[in-house]
Amino acid sequence: MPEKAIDLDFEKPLTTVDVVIFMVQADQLQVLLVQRPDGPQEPFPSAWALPGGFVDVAQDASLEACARRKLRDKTGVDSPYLEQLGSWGGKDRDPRGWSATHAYFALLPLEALRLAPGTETAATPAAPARWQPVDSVLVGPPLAFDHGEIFRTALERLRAKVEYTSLPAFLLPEPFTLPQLQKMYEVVLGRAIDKSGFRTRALAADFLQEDGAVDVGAPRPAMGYRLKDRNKLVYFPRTFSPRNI
Amino acid sequence: MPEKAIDLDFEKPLTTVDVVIFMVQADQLQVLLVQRPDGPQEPFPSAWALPGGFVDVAQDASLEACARRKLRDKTGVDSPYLEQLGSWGGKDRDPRGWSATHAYFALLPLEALRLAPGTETAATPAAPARWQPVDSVLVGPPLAFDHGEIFRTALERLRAKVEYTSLPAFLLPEPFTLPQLQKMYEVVLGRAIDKSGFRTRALAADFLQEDGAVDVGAPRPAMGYRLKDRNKLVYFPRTFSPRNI
DNA sequence: TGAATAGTGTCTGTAAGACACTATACA
DNA sequence: TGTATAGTGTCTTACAGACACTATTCA
Repeated sequence: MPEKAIDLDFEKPLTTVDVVIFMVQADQLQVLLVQRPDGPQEPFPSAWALPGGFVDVAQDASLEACARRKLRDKTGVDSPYLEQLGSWGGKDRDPRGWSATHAYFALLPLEALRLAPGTETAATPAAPARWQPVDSVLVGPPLAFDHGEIFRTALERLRAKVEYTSLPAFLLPEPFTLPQLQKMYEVVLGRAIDKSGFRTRALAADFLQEDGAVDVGAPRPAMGYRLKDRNKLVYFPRTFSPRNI
Repeated sequence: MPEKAIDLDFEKPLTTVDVVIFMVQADQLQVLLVQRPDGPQEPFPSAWALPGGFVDVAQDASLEACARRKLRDKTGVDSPYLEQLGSWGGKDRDPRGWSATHAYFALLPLEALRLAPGTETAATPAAPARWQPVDSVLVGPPLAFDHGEIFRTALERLRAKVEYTSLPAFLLPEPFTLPQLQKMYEVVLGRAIDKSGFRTRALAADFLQEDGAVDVGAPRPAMGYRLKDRNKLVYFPRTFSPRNI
């Protein structure tokens, strides 16, 4: 825009995007963390943080595109479930100045990572990354910036939505079986779910289509399913909750 | 991210905050709009837009503080219901450059405005403001920037949450009666609700406390209620929806 | 008294929770 | 055959929806 920016010559906040990336491995919900660099000028040197960073106005067409780029850089995976979580901004959250971050949360199936370049050899080799079980993050040392709060908000949102949506399907590669899907619900929620009720609900919600029998090594093979619409999140009429809430 | 502290003088996106402010008047859900200035350098001259503007890093301690300031400037009201809606950012949404806005939505009781300075005489007298019924905004001329999309998202979120939360209570001054509260639900949802079911639900949700009879001019006075906790949104176990969803 | 609004009781359908049951594969 | 997992049937309970009913005030 060839426009005189006189009005726009005030101090602008720093703008970042952070992504809370979840995955299930070994029956545990895990989150991806990266380690901050160690330089003397760096904020929170060596602390663990959510993957993310500054918006690149030359490279990113939109906030979501920026989030996808950071996800790709860290995991090598291209199009998982990605949802905006919220934004956090203020004068004190980053020692380098007034900053605002746009936070996203993403779900990945473990198998996607097996096929993709390992996280250690991704586009930013200087930043060590690791998966960590969410419960250990909750009780571990604080994350950099306000990333602890962002992470807890993401976890809360994930667990809340799992009660009444098809979200956990995005934690599995297709095709998957109903017992596998139920397992994802149970891992995220941290409690067992009745099999019969789960099946009735999942099938009634009409977001799955059969895809032939799958033998997962269990004594009896199970029916495989795919999502009818990989881009749509389906809402259930009620939650899985016991009797209270 | 490997950038050094001295490396922060890259191009930063513009950062704004916009607020979608709802109110019910004359049995209609209304939204507050302001008119863009008319200068030759102005984006979307004379178009209607959501109230908002640039974050002032000297004045605003946080994004939410910034939203509260803009709300106060436009309505004279201080602490209504305020919730973050999401953020929109990209290279094309503002002709002045790459920009990201943090959107909030707010609910106000009509009476709050009667006591406050009128919107026309508020801190920004140069910007005409008006309340407009949401349905007419939906079919009217497009709003400035991507404010049409932001507004539609806010309306959708409001209507969705009204199905299963105590949100409409924030559209009323206290104390209010159950028939008044039911009316707010009906206005926002755009359909009638069964009286008996509504009362059972509202009282069972345990977010109201009695506050003596109120005579609203109806033949028979009704019980007045206040929120037990003015800062808490209460979730119902199921929605008001008929039989589908 | 009637009119108008506030507030209650009762029946029904839906779907979740609990849990016992049957079905199918492999060793 | 037994065993492990897949998948089904059935009973109960909670609660929303529908709607008819009673209660209280004022003109």
